[in-house]
Amino acid sequence: MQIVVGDRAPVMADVARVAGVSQQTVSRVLNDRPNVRPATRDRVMEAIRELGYRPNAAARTLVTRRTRTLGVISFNTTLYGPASMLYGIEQAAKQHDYFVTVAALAAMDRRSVFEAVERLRDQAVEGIVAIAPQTTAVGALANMPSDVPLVAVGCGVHAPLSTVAVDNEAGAERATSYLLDLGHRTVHHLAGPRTWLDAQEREVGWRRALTVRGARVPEPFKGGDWSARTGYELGRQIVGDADVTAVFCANDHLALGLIRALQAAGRRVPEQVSVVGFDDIPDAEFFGPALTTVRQDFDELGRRALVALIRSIGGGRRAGEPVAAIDPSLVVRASTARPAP
Amino acid sequence: MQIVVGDRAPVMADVARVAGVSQQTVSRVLNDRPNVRPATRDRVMEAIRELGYRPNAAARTLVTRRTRTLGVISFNTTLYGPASMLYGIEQAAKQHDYFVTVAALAAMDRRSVFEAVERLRDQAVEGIVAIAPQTTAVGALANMPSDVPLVAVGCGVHAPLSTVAVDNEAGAERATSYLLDLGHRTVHHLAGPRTWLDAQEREVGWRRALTVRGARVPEPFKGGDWSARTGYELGRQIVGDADVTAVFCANDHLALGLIRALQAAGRRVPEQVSVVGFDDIPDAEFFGPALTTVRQDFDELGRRALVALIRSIGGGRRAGEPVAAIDPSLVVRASTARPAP
DNA sequence: GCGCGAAATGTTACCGCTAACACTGCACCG
DNA sequence: CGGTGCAGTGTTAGCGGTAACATTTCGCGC
Repeated sequence: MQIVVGDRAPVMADVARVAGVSQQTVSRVLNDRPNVRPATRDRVMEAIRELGYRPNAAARTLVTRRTRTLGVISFNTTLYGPASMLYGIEQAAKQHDYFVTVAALAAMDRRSVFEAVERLRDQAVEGIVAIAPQTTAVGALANMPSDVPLVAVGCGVHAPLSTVAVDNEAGAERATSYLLDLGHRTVHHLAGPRTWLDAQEREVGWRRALTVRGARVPEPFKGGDWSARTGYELGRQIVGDADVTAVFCANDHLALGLIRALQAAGRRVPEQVSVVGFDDIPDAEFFGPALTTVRQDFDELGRRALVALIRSIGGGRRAGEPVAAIDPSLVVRASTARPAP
Repeated sequence: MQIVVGDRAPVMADVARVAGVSQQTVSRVLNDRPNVRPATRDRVMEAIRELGYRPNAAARTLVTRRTRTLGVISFNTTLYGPASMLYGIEQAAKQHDYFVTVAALAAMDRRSVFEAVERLRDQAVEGIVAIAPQTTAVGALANMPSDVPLVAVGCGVHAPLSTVAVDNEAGAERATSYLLDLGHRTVHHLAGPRTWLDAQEREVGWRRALTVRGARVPEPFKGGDWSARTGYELGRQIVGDADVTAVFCANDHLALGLIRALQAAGRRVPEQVSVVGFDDIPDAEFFGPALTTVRQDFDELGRRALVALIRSIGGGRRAGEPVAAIDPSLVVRASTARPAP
């Protein structure tokens, strides 16, 4: 029930008048300050309700210098991972009473990153979460002269920034070891775009697992993006090679494309070739065959990033923060099996 | 290069002092007002650069009463559709020089919707885009007493709100007709959650296509969500029925689950059963078999919603706006074929 | 009944910006 | 050569809050 006083939304002074107190007392009530008599507080609350009063955020920000707003920079919110992180971030922000504004990157170059940060700073965000797992973006962010606290999420534990990330290397190592355990002599790798830190780290993990076990390290197949299409195209190179009995893919979409390419060429999964993905997107369980993959909890990742950011706003620190790595788990399904004898 | 004057970020007065003009002249330069001599403008610009001055958004908002901020309410940004729309919205907002803040819904009930709107109003957004295609959400939004312009996107052309949507009925009708054209006697339907308008409209379109062609209208299979898992579970009911030769699914994920269930039961797709999806998610082409589906351009949807909203902010109108429906197209791939003779 | 300190409330001065109006100086006019 | 008009600039008064300080009210001991 909003009663408009004189054609304009009610302000604190209106509330004060109705409640018969000073403006300052209204402010005290609104901010839960002590030294307000309960009876007075009640009168003020009543007046607020009666008038449908709503504090003016801009005025408050002007004097307190706090916007309670955080920015999220994201390259492609369309991907399952980034979208989930955004969701987790927003959830956590709500709990901590922050607003979230998003800035999508037009492209992945330095300039776009710079512009996005500028855009957010124009809006006076108190901190920024970057969902920007590409090396170029990370580099740009790290070199950004800015007094705004910044946390990068899901972009590799080795970034020169405060980061919250899944331990990609551990996940990749686990997946690769699992395939070796099944009896495969070696494991091939269908890599993600080399500009993404996650892709790089997964490759490192894969390579290490092979090295540790003394297996041959074949040349990885490198894709330009994370899509099923790319998986399919690289898969067509792979099908020719009868040597390949196990492939660790940098994500689930690539794995899907690969499986399709293998099947199109008459190679059976997992009987002739085992395939492992990464991410555990909701569909992965229903690929044909159900995909063995490395699960990461994007939601949790987003939440943790936000908590880290808020802590850093309080503390005022920035780069070089301790890194929080979440340990991913291997989910074994039907796309992997012992190699044919 | 930010030079801090006396420990505080520079303000307009600092710029004025450095440029040797009044504060008002600085304001004029910043807002592209006429009647400033070019030489003066240059001096001011130089001072701005020198000081690293950045206008204070809160102060400006306080006096202009404009936040240049739009709110987006979204239930589950994790789904491909909503995530893409959000992306499109942000792109368009950037072009129109608006900020976008998001409010994810905790649950899909009236209260959550109400809270999200309140949250956005607290932040003084100038308009709201709701990506909330559920009937309950639409109902809640339509009844929300609020002076903030609101546009709902992707939530069915029949909503009592300004909407921008894909013509679900037309898409469903097209898919169903196509299957009938192939020679199927009838087409079964794997429906989406009945609380979503999109699901309802797709069912209506399917039903109409059958009716128009005089085909039998079988009872649709109804799912509780849009996931592949649900598609799989409903699929297990379907596999028993040898009568089923063609199924139109309310989205691609359901179709994936269904295909898996069919194949698990030894029924071949498309030889024994044809399957059609809806959305054309990027993976759809690489399902086994590649999925015939109805493509909708989520990105474009988001963009159009934003443009509609901005127009409505300018005009000041609200509900009952003309509806903009985008026509979806059928993409024929390998999951559909003539029925076995 | 009075003085005293703490609790409750009011007053005043900004926060950084823009709108409205006031003031310059100069070209142009009769 | 004094008015007139207008481009260019400065001055003043808020926008709606909060912080800091000033003031009043109240409970309580003597």
